[in-house]
Amino acid sequence: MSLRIALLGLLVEAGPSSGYDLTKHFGLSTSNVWSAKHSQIYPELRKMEADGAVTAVEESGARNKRTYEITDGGRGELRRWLIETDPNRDVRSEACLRLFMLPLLDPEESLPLLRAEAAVYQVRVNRLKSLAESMDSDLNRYQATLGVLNMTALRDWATYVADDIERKAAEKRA
Amino acid sequence: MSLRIALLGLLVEAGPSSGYDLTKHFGLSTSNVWSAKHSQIYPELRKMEADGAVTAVEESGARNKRTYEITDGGRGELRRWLIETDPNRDVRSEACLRLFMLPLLDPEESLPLLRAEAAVYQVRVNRLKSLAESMDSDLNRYQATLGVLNMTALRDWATYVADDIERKAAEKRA
DNA sequence: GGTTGACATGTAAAAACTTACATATGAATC
DNA sequence: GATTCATATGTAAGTTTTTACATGTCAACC
Repeated sequence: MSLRIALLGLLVEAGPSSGYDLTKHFGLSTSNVWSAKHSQIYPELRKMEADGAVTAVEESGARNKRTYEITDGGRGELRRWLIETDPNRDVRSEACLRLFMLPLLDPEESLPLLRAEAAVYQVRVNRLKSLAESMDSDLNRYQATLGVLNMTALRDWATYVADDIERKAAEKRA
Repeated sequence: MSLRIALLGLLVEAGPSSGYDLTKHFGLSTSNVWSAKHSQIYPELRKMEADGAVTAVEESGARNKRTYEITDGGRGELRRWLIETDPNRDVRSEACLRLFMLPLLDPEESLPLLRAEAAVYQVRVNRLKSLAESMDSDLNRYQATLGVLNMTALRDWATYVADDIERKAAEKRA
C-alpha cells in the first residue's frame, strides 16, 4: 500500500510524471521516508492505471515516455488513506540499526565510527537547510524541514554517545 | 542481512534468548529502527544456527523453548559488519510518509491530524524519557535517547507545520 | 472444570522488494 | 563517427517480509 500512496502523493505534488521522474524523486527528498526502484515502480503504475487511480499518456515519437496523471479516483483514494488510516509506525533504517549497535564495540573502535556518523549527518543537515531555504512550495519546504530535524537528531545523538563513551573511557584510565 | 545483524546485536545485548523473547524486543525498543515478526525470526535463527553464528539449547520438559546464544563466530560477524559495512541509508517509515503528505489536504482536514500526530509523538517522548532514566545499562539508555531525539523531532515538525498552515489560513481569511 | 490470555514455535502462501538482465533513444563530447 | 552519459522502460529471478494458518502448554480466574 505504501508505495501506491507515495506515488499518488508525488503525482499530486509534482503533477503529471513518468515512471522515470517518479524514480528520481525516490532517490531524493522522498528517500528520507520511503523509496523504491524503477523495477517496482513501473509495474505498480501499470496496476494503478488498470485500477483507474491514474491515467497514462504515451508520448509519440520521443523516447517512448509514458506520462501518468492522477485521476479523481486516485485523489479520493489518497485522501481517504491520509484521513482514515492508522499508519504503521514501525521504522526501518539500517543506518540507525547500526548506530544503535555501535556502542557494543570497544571505545577505540566505536569512537571514530560515531564521529564519522555525526559528520555524515552534519553534511546532510547543511544540505537540507539550504534546500529548505531554496524551496518555492510550502510542501517541499516542510519536507526538507523534516529532513533537517531528523538529521539533526541523529547528529546530536552520535555526538552525545561519542562524548559519553569518551568521558567514561577517560575516567577508567584515570 | 539486517535482520540477522539485528538478531546478533540483541543476543549480545540481552544474552541468551528465545525466538519469542527476540520477537518481543522487535515490538519494543528495536521497532524504532528495525522490526520483524516471529514467522521471520524463527526460520532465521535456525539458519544462523546452521551457519554456526549461534548455538541453541532446547529446554526439556517446559513449553518447548529453544534458547539461542551467540557464538564467537557470530560476534565476529557482527563486529565486521559494524566496522566494515557502509549501511544503506534509506529510511522506510509509513508514519513519516503520511506526515509528509498531510499538508496536501485542506487546512480544516490537515490541522487536526497534524495536532493529533504531535500528541502521539509527545506521548512517545514522555515514555522514552522516563525509560531512558530508568535504564541501567549505557546501551539501553543510548537507545532510548535516540528514540527521544527522533520523537522530539517529529513532534516539533508536526507542530511547526500545523502552526504555519494555521497562520497562512488566518492570513487568507483576513 | 472451563475459559481466557500469555507463553512458545512453527509452516505456507502471498505480497513487497532487490538485483540483474535487457533494450533503445538522444545529446554532448572527443 | 565513436563513445559516453542521461533518458526511458521493461522483465525475470531471487530474497525478504507479511499474513494467515496451525498447534500445544501453563497459570490465573471464575
